[in-house]
Amino acid sequence: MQTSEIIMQKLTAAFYQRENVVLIAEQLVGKILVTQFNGIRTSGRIVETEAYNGKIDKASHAFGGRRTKRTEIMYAAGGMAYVYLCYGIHHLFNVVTNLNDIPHAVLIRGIEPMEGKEFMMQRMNRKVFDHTIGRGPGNVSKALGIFTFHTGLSLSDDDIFIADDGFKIRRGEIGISKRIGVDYAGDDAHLHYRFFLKGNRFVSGKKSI
DNA sequence: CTGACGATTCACT
DNA sequence: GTGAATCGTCAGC
Repeated sequence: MQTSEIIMQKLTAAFYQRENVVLIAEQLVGKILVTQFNGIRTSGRIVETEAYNGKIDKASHAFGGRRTKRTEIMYAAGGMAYVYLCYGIHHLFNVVTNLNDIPHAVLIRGIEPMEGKEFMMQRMNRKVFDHTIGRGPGNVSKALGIFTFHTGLSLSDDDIFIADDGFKIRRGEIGISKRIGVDYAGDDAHLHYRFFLKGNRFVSGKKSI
């Protein structure tokens, strides 16, 4: 049998360079995140995202306009990859959004694997495929082979990009909640900046109905 | 130079 | 539910 070709339209810079990062985070749910490294292609449907609203968001690395070597890429024009190391172990993948000097970003927290599941299993050192492959931001990067040295790549190129395959989400099928793991952010910890596909197995958290 | 700490995950009780 | 793993980043001295 032959694998049927998936028709995908790569998202354009204009998609990422819009003003409303929360809207972009919501619209990224259902899109496909693709990596192609050394001829190995892996992809998955985005099922969970979080918006980080730049300078005014206490949960953002760029809160208060902070610029460091690590966060500098957040100030680039939308459509770049921001990958950073968390807890010394996990490489978390974000998409930079908005225009130059406005450090918005969307964290990809969950994907439902599509192409190259066997490579994802290799990368995660698993013998059987299960719902933990792609669930949680650390596992997204691990499954797709994304590391901190990929930070700064443009999603207009072919190494990492996000595409639309025409997948439609029905009304009411997207869940909204506060973000995970940002309790340090005071009031901003309560903002409903997290979006997920209701009932999907690859959404992190306890019960993500 | 030093120390504190994470946009997490996993194993274990 | 609790705690360990593990290291680059960043603020402060």
